[in-house]
This record gives sequence, structure tokens and C-alpha cells, in this order.
Amino acid sequence: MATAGNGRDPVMADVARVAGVSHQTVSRVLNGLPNVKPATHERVVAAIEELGYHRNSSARALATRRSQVLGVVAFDTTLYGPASTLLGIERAARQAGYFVSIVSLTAITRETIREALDYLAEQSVEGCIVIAPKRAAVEALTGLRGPRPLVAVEGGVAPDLPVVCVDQAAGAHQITRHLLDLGHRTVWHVAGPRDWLEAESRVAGWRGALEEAGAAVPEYAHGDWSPRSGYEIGRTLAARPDITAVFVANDQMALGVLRAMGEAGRRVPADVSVAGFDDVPEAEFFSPPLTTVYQDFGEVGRRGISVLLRLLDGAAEPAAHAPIEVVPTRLVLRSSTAQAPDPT
Amino acid sequence: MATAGNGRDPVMADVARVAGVSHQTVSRVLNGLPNVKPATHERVVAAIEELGYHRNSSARALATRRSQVLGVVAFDTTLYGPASTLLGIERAARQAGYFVSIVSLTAITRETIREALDYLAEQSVEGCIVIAPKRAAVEALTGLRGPRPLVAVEGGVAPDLPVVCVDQAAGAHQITRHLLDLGHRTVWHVAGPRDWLEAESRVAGWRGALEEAGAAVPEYAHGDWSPRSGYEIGRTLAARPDITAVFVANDQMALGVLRAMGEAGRRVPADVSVAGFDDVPEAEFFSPPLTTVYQDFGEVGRRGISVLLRLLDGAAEPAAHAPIEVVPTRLVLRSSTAQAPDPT
DNA sequence: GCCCGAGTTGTGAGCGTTAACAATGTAGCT
DNA sequence: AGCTACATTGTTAACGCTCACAACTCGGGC
Repeated sequence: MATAGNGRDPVMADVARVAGVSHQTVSRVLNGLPNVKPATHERVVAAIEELGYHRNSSARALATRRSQVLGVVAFDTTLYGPASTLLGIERAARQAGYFVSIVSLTAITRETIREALDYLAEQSVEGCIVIAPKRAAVEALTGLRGPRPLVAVEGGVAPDLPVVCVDQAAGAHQITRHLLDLGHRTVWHVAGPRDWLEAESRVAGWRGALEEAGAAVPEYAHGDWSPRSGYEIGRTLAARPDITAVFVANDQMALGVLRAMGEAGRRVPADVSVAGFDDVPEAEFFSPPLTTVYQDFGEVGRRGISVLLRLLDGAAEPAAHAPIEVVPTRLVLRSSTAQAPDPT
Repeated sequence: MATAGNGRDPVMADVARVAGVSHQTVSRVLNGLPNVKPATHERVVAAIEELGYHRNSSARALATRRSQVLGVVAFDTTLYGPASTLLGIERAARQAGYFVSIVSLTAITRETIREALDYLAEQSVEGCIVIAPKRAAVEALTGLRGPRPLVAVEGGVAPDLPVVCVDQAAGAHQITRHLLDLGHRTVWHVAGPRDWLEAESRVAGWRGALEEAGAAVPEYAHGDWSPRSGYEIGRTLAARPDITAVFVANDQMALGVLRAMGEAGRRVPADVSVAGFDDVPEAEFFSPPLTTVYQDFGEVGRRGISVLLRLLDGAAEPAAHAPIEVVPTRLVLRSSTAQAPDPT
């Protein structure tokens, strides 16, 4: 823990002096370059240890023109999905030797996204990942001047923008099909908010499954992802005895629907089946345990980084179309769905 | 969008040339220093706009010896609590003009924390916040060489370490008192994992309230915060009809307890009252809606940053004892708690 | 007309690192 | 012994910015 004598942090020159070599040799050791005699190497390492030296990343970044920082723009990281994606991103980035700098948005508008990207640009990030679940976000992104390369995650396809997303439509299709297979005439839907790409894809998947099966496509309402909105929509659904199956666009809203059904005296799954989407950790412990669709948020984050790194490496961006990676979903069957009740 | 002519990003000198001034004047404009003639200021701004110039933060950091980056070490950011705290930290830091670099740990040990701090030190952070909910973390922190200043958040008190935390004990006391006031003979407890400071404080608060009231202090089991563990412990609790009130150390485990009670045919709150801790957004929509204790995670994050900034400013660290900030809790009464049933 | 001071602008030297190149030393060969 | 080839080390100049200071302007008072 010996300090450099005077107050300031030790720099490479200090290490060099202590080890009796030039600063360049220290640099070589630090960067693992070849052609350093073992004995020298050892002396340098000892000096580094003795002084408690560590490299000044700003100077390094300045000289190499690489900041080693990746930017992340996120939205409502308090939710399970974004939080998990963020975690995946952070882990993958660190493993690849990058730092991660994040900006959380309170609202997604062209303006806030612009600001966030400018802010990250100020930090000289080498690339950016934007968790962009809303249509507005994807639109804001295209043709915006800002840090490159840029990859969108959890967003919908966009021209000229590399994207990684979960196969929402397939998941919704899958679970709707499941409900239909259980003998339900049709399946009602509680959708996510308008403008959210995930919500739209889930509607599309649901509608598709219904149409394929020749089932009627009922009206549906939009919630805002919160349990409360699910509860409110759930109450109107619970009031109609002809409804025997509901696919809710996320688990939190499904929780609200479950409660509404319970209050109205409709038993789940005996009278009505309810299914969710996301498979949050709590879903297994709802009453009853929720049938839902698992999506691997962490994988989305990891692939996002992997695409970004590829772009960072690759000489030029792929000419024709931006790469699109799709992460599959998985049906999780539990006890909130069952055979349709006998029509009496 | 005019580029500097050749390929590379424009630098201050380019702006200076275009505006017909010296690089120093550009710097002055950029930093909002006084004594720049309005006309000059305008020319510089125009040049910046024209070139799409933005400051190279590495060079700036090198020259000023300030990286403008704050490090955050977090643990399981997928949970509502840490995620909210992280959000509070990020917002507050950005507002103060700092960037935030985060490291998420998979496990909290002396070793992983050391690594995380080393990693952040490599990035020349100006200070660190560690979200350290476990005893091991706080211990690992004291007397560890690494980036300074350092503040711990959500951890327990530690010597020589500034800390911001929620008044867990008071919250636990409050809710136990509430249950007692409803006429319950005593209150059972489902604790969080050993080694977690929050869990320990909640046990202490619960025990204190019981002792003050002269109530018996029952045995209690440790869960792991997950709904599943709550469910498992809940089953043994549900099997004993003499138990009429349970205080569960967090909402997720309370969810599991709720389910166990339901399965065992014990009605909540008619037969048994159940209370949680945290007030996650879903708690209001459990069946029944959960009485719980609200804690302001965001505020913890904000205060953490505020303490850190004060330390960064202040000449020296406060001599005697490290500052400790305590964030209060608030009781949230819903329908999972009620009068004790008539003892028949 | 000249000098002074405040307001404005320019100059040069770092900040701590890496990159390019020059200068050693050291074997191995003829 | 003399030379070459290679391994090892040192030297110098960027990288793009801020800081300290020097050098100009331009009025007003004598």
C-alpha cells in the first residue's frame, strides 16, 4: 500500500521508475504484449502491486480512440422484463470487456430518446443498445443522428435497424391454440397498451390462431400492463357468463383479472380459464398458478450485445438488410387453464 | 451534417477553424465560461452545429482528472427492490451530471465484491455506491482497498462506511403492532434468508413489538424471498389452527403463504391475517389485497447519490463517524389483515 | 494624446496513455 | 571474428482537451 510519496495516484511512469524500466515496458506488460523478458515482467508486476497502480482509462481511451463503454437506453427498468434484459446486457458486455452506461427514460418520445443518445454520445460510447418496446421508439430511432452502431432490442422490425426481439406473435398463437384445444369456443383477450409493439404482436398472434381455427374474434380492451387495469377490464369480462377463456397480454394484468374473477364468484379454471404472458417468478404462486408464456429476457439482452459486438468488429454494416434475431418463447402450463365447462 | 472533410470525427480544433477562433474560445463556449462576446459565441455554436461536433469525454477526463462516472455495484437487479433503487440512483446521478456504470453480481462474497470494485476502479470512477443487502457485503467493504468515496445502500450500519437504508426495524415493529392491535394473541413470522441485513432487522422489529406487548415470541423459519419458499413455510403454518396472524418478511413470500393458506382451507383474513413487506405493485391485487409496509426504494437511491456527491465535494470525510441516513417506512392497510377470530 | 483596467482572445504546456520507430543486446551461423 | 536475425528495450510523438498565463482589444479619465 505504499503511496507514490506525494499525494497523487501513481501513474505508469512511477511504476516504470520503481521497476527500473521505461514506461513503455510497463505498458507492454499491462497489455500482455509479447517480447518481455520474464524477469522484467516480474519486476514490473511487483512494482504495480507495490504501488497499487491501476491504469488510467481516460488516457488509454484517448490514445486508443476506444472508450470501452457501451450505452444502454432503457425504459421502466422497474418492470421484470426490462430489468432482466438489462441484466443480460450488462453481464454479456462485461464478459466481453466492455463497461455499460445506462440511461433510464421516464417516457418514450422522439425527444427523450434523442436526449438519451446525445447524453451517451457525450460519453463517447462505442455503440448503443436501445430497449425500445414502443413503436414511437423505433420510429424515433430511424434516421436519428447519434452514436453508431446502434441495435434495438425488444422492438419491432424497423428498416435499417438491427433488431433482437422475442417471437411474441408465436407465443400468443401458441397459448391461444392451447385454450382452443381445451374446447373453448373462442378466447377473449386483454391487450397491452396501444403503441407497444409487444402488445400489438400478441394481438396479432391471438387473432391469427383464432382465425385459423375458424373461431370468432371478440372485441378486446387495452390495459396498461398494471394489475389494476387488468382488474378493471377483468370485471367487465367476469360479468359475462359466456366468456370461458381469456388470454391476458401479461402476467401482471392476469393477476388483476384473476382477482376480478374471484370477486365475481367465477372459479378459475372451472368456470373460466385465464392465461398470461411473461412468466414472472410470481406467476407460479398466483391463485391458481398461472398458465403463461415464458420469454427469455436475459437471452434477448445477450444477443443484443452479441449483435452489437459483431457490428463493432465487422468492417461495414451488412449491406442489404439489418440483422434480425428472434428469440423463441415457451408455453408454461399450470392450473389456471382447463377444459371448457359444459355448455348448459 | 457536413463532416470534417476527411473521415474522422471533428475535434475542437476543427470547430475553431470553422468559427475562426482559437480552440480555447471553443472550450470556453462549451463550458459556459463568461467573457465571450455574444457574436463570437454565436459563431462557435453555429460551427459546432454545422460539424455535429461533440466533446471527447476521454480527453476532457484526462485533462480535468475527473471521469464524471459513478460506479454502482448491484445484486439481483431483477427484483423489484434493487431495480427501483438502481433507477433512483441513475436518475439522481444523471441529474447531477454524472454517468453511471453498473456491475451486477450473481453472488455476494468478499471476492465478487472485490472484483466488481477493481473493475470499476479500472474505469476511473470518481466514487461508488454499493447496494449491499447482505452482512457479508458490508463486511467485505470495510477495509477493502478500492475506489473512494464509497457509500453503501440498503445495508446495515458499518463502522467507517457511510450508509443509507430503510428503517426496516421500525416498519416491522409497526406492522406487528398493527396485528396485535387487531386482537391477535401473538404474531408469527416468516423471515428472509439468514445473512440478509433487511431480514435480520425485520426480525428484530417484530420481536421488539412482541416483547413490548408482552406477547409470546414464536419460533420462525427462514425463507429465501421467493414465493416458493413462502409457500412451503406457509403450509406448515396453515396446518396449525392456533396461528391467527403471520407477518411475512416480503411480499413475494407472502404470496406463497397466501396460496398455502388457501389450499389448506384457511380463509384470509377471516381465519388468519397475513401481512407482507415492500409493497410491490402487485400486492394490491393479491387475493386478498395484501396489507404490507411500503418502503421507498427510489428515495434510498437518491439519498445514496446525494451522500456520495457530498463526500465528493467535501474536503475530507467527516471525521468522527460516517453519515447514516435512514428512510422511513409507511404502513399500507389492505384486506389481508383483520380482527382476530373469536377463540372458540 | 496617453495610460489604465476590464473584457476578450490566443498560446503553450501538460494530463497519462499507446503507437511507431529507433536502439540496443544476444544468439546462431558462416 | 563478423554478420545477420531476432528478441528486448527505450524514445518520441501523438491523442483532444483544460489550465495558466500572456497578449491583445477598447473605453474613459488625465
